[in-house]
Amino acid sequence: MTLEMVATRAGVARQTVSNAINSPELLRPQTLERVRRAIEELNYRPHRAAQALRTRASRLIGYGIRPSTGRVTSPVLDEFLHAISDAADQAGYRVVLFSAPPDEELDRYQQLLDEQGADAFVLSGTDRGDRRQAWLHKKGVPFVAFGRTWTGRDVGDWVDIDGAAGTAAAVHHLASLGHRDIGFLGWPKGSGAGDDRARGWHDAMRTLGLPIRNRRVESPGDLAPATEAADRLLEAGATAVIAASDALAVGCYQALHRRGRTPGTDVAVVGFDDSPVATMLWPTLSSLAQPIEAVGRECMRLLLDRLNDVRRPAEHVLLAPHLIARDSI
Amino acid sequence: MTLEMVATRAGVARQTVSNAINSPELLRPQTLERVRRAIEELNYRPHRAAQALRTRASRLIGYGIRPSTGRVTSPVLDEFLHAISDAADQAGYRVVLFSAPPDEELDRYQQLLDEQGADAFVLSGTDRGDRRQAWLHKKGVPFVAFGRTWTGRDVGDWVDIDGAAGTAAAVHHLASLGHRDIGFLGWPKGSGAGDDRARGWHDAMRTLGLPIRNRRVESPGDLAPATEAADRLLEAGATAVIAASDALAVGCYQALHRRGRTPGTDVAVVGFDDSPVATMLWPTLSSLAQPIEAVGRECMRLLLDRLNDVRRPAEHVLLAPHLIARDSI
DNA sequence: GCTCCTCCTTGGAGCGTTCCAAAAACTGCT
DNA sequence: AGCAGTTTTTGGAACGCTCCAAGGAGGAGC
Repeated sequence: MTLEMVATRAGVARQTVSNAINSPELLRPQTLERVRRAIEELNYRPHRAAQALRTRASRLIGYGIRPSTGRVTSPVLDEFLHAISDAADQAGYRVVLFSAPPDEELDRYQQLLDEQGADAFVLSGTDRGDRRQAWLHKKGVPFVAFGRTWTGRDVGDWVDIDGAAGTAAAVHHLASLGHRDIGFLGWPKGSGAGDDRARGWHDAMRTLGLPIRNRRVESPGDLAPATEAADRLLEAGATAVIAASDALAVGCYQALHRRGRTPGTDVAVVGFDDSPVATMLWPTLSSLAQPIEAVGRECMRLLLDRLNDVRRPAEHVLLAPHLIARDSI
Repeated sequence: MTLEMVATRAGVARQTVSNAINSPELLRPQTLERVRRAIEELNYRPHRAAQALRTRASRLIGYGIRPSTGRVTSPVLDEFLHAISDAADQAGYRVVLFSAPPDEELDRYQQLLDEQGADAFVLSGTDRGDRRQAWLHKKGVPFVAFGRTWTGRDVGDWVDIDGAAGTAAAVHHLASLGHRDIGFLGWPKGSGAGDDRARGWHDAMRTLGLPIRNRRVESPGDLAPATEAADRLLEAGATAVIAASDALAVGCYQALHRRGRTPGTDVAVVGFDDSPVATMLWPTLSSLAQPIEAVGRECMRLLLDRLNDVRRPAEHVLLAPHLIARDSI
C-alpha cells in the first residue's frame, strides 16, 4: 500500500495525496474529500521508514535503560514509560528503548544519533555527576529529563517531583492534626532528592515554629538501619514521623512494633512514593504519591516544544506530590 | 555520513562498503581491511530508515503497553522490558513501545504493521480470552508471548514461569525441614497462573503423602480478605503456608501477628514473585523469584528464530522460579 | 475571446540503502 | 601470451516518501 496506489484510486497525483495528509489546506475541498475517501477505503498509512528517510526525522524518542541497580529499581519506571509512551503516541511519536550500560552510555546515545534511530531523548534517573545532559546539550540534541542534576547549573529542560513541597505538605497536615513533635527519617545527606525532601520538612517545621533539633535522623533504605534510626526518633518522643521513602517508613513500623505501639493510633507515619507496599502494611501506610502520569505528560510537552524550537530557553517544571491519607495518620 | 562517503575514502564503490558490512566474506581480505578502517575512521553507522526502506524490515520489536489496571501493575514489567531490550539490542533489534487501550488494541497492532513500524511483537499480560495471539498468528506476524493463554490451544511461541514447579519446590523444601501441615493460600479459582501455582502445591503434597483436605484457602490479593483466609489455615493447624503471591503472604503475616505468633519461628511462610516487599517485611519473607531476566532472553531467542523461519513449529519454554530462602522459613 | 494572475496539481529528483546483473580483476592452465 | 573459469568489484535501479519548481486550471478584468 503506497501513496501511488491511493493516488491512482483517487485519480490524482502522488504528491496530491501527500499534501492531503500533510498540508490539507493546499487542496480544494472537493479534491481533499476524494483523496480522503481513497485513503479510508484502502486503509492507507504512510510508510514510516520512507518518511524518515526523506524528512530526516524518525519520529522516535529514545529512552536509554540503565541496568537496574540491585533491587532498588525505581518503583515508578513502568508508570513513567506508560505516561511518556501515551503522550508520544498522541503526537505521532513513539518511544524506542535501548540499553545503556554505564561504561558506554554516551556511546549508545551517539550510536542512536548516528543511525538516526531517534530524534530526541527522555532521560530519567538523573543525579549529580550525570554527564548526559551537558553532552546532549552541546550536541544540540533535544531532550528532557525526569529529575534535576542538582548541580545548580542544569542545562536543558526538566520535569521533577517537588519533594520539598511534599514533605512540607505532610508537616502541615500533621500539624493541623495537633502534632508538634514531627520527626524526619531521611537518607544520608548528599543525594539530591533526599536533601530536597529533608529541606521541605525542615522549612515547614521552622515556619510553624516547631522543634527541629534532634528531630532528624538518617539511614540507608535497608530495613535494619532504618528501624534503628526510627527508634531514635521515637525515643526522643516524636508523635509523628515523615519518611523519605516508603521503605524507610516500614522501618518506622518495625520500630513501633518493637515498642508495642501501633502506627496511626500511637504515632503517625507518612511515607514517600506511595509504592505497592503502602497498602500491604497494616495499618495501611499514608504516603506522598508522585504524579507520574503528569510527569510523563509534561516531559513530552516540553520535548515536543523543544523539537519545534531548539533554541528556546530551558523550561523547568516542578510537580507537587499529594498526600494519600490512610490508616497510619 | 553515508556509504558513499566511506566508499570514497576507502577508494572503492558504494556497494563494496555495503558488502563489507553485510557480507564480509565476499571481499578480498585486503579490501575488507581497507574498508573497515575507513568505516572506523569516519565512525560510520548505517542509516536505519534507509535500511528499513530498502530491506522492508524495521528491525524494531513492538511492545504494546496496556493501561495499568489499578495498582496491580505487574511488579516485574520494568525488569522484563529491561531484559528484552537488552537481548534485542544484542541482535541489532530495538524495542518500540506503543499504547494499546483495550478497545482498540488490535487496531494499534494493525497500524504498526501497516506503517512498517515493527517487524514483530512481544506480548505480555496474556490471559484467557486474549485475542492477540490468534490474530497475529492468522496474519503471519512473528510474535512471542510472556505467558500462556491457558486455553489448551495456544498458537505461537511463548515463554512462561512454571508456577507449579515453583510451589512444588517450596513444598519439598518445607517438607525436608519437617513440615507436614503445609497450607496453600491462593487466588480464587479461574485464573491461569493462580490455578497453576495451586496445582504445584497440590501435586507435590499428594506425592509426599501429605494432607490436602482443608489445607487450601482462597482470597483476592487485598490485605483484609487475605488475612482472614490465612487465619483459617492457621486455625486448622498449618505449620507452613505457601502463598500464590507476596501480597497474599503479607496477609499471612498479619494473621500470625494477630495471634501473637512470629513468621519463620512459629509458622513458615513462602511468598511468590520476590517483590520488593519481601525484604521490607520483618522477618524477611522467603519467596519464589521469577527469573525475569531469563524470560526476556528466551523471548528474544524464540522471536529471532521465528523471524528467520516463520513456519517452524511453535516452541514453548517454561522456566522454574527459584526459592529465595529468608527468615520466614 | 484573450490576457493575466492566482490557486491547485503535477512530474522529476533525491533521501541512503541493498538487490541485481554485468564488468573487471584475478586464477590456473595451455 | 592467451583463454576459460572463478572471484571480486561495480553502477544502475528501486524501496516510498516529500521537496521543489514548473505546469495546468479556473476566475477576474479588459
